Amino acid sequence: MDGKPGLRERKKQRTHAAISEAAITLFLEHGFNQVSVAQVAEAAEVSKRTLFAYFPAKEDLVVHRLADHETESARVVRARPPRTAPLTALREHFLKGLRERDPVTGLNDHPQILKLTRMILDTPSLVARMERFKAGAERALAQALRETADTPELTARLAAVQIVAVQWSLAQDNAERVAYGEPADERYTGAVADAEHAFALLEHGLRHPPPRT
Amino acid sequence: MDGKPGLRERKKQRTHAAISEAAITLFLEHGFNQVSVAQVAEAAEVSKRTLFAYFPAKEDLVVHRLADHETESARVVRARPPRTAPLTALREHFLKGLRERDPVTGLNDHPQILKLTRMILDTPSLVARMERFKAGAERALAQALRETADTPELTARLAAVQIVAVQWSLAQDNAERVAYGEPADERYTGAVADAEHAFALLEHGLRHPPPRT
DNA sequence: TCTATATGTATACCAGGTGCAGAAATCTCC
DNA sequence: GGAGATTTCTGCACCTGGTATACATATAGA
Repeated sequence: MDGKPGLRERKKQRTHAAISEAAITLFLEHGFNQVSVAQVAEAAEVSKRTLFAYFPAKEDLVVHRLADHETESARVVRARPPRTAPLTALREHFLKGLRERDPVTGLNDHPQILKLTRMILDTPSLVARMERFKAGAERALAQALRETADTPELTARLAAVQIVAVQWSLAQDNAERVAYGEPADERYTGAVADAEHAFALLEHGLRHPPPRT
Repeated sequence: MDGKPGLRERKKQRTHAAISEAAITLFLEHGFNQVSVAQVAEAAEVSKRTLFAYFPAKEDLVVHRLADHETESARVVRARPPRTAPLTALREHFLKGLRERDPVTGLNDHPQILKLTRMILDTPSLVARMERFKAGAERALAQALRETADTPELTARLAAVQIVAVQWSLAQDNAERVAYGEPADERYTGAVADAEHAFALLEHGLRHPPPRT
């Protein structure tokens, strides 16, 4: 694709990766609040000022890896097969995530992922930072609904916040259970049932809830 | 009720109020980020250390006044008339809020409220702090649904996050429009229509959306 | 190789927030 | 009303996240 990224560009990527890795390693070892950005900078052999040139805030050292997921739902809606309802595409995608143990569904118990999840859930400032992703996901999804499903402005926004909130809730529930010790494979069946229930609720409304799980 | 709150208690309340008022006044005048907590402490004739004994963080100087609303939806569900669906009670309550221009619906354009709203919306750290209220509201509402409507655990949590997200979205939309210059009285009709639409969406699901606004 | 420019560094600085030791106020009981 | 226990307030030093400034270094492009 790209013939040569250029030395400068390559160095930037390496520095970025080096800082990120040093940060994650230290955070997982000693805890997010127990490690200062100065220590991370030192471990990455970079000045504090440079660190902040790559990551706008300490929290971003952790959550930048999840930045892609911000527009994931929107992309799924845009890329759905013709004549498929957005919600159907989103459900299928979420179920696929569960099957594949995508960390974004909370259903991944690889030790590294698990420790990271726990750390995020236990650190208020990281949780807060994640909430901002939620807001971004809502906006992106609303726009996708407007543009590809011809959904009116208000409906699109309301649908988006509901969908994102529900997906988030499902993932958080899974993550908490798995972080608490339940193996992902054991949780899988329940997670699927819960997801089906949740999407049914979204489709048919709260007045006629589907049969209990 | 309470014979005597005691001098100590009264003084504490006065100090609390003094700090809060000094803070709001200064923030409204110069902006949240332009005023340091040291300045607030000085204006309230209190040491910085004492200020932090009353308010755990700078943001709380602003948002503590909205703390009551955290459990508002839960209270509405608990206090609903017999044989009334939770969602019905919540819709009526929200519509009442609109009629009464309750600031929590975003439909209040008194200059003071307006300025405060604008300040919160324009200050990321304050928005983030508000999100934490949302999480608290979700938990409280889920519990109320479980206890008074016999809703199963998962359904309650999912319903709660949907409801809170939708109410929040409605309020934010109103607040933004009003902050942008639209008079509350002018916005009222539209706000009611939007709210009806939103609650209908919650009741009947996204698959069969009600007619457009 | 030389130069413009992008990137990194060192240092000092600001603001939010906490720990600590002691002063001051309040409460309690006589 | 006063003495001692207890709570609250204060001043100070300190830590950390984040930024500004001014200077050094490395890369790109000719």
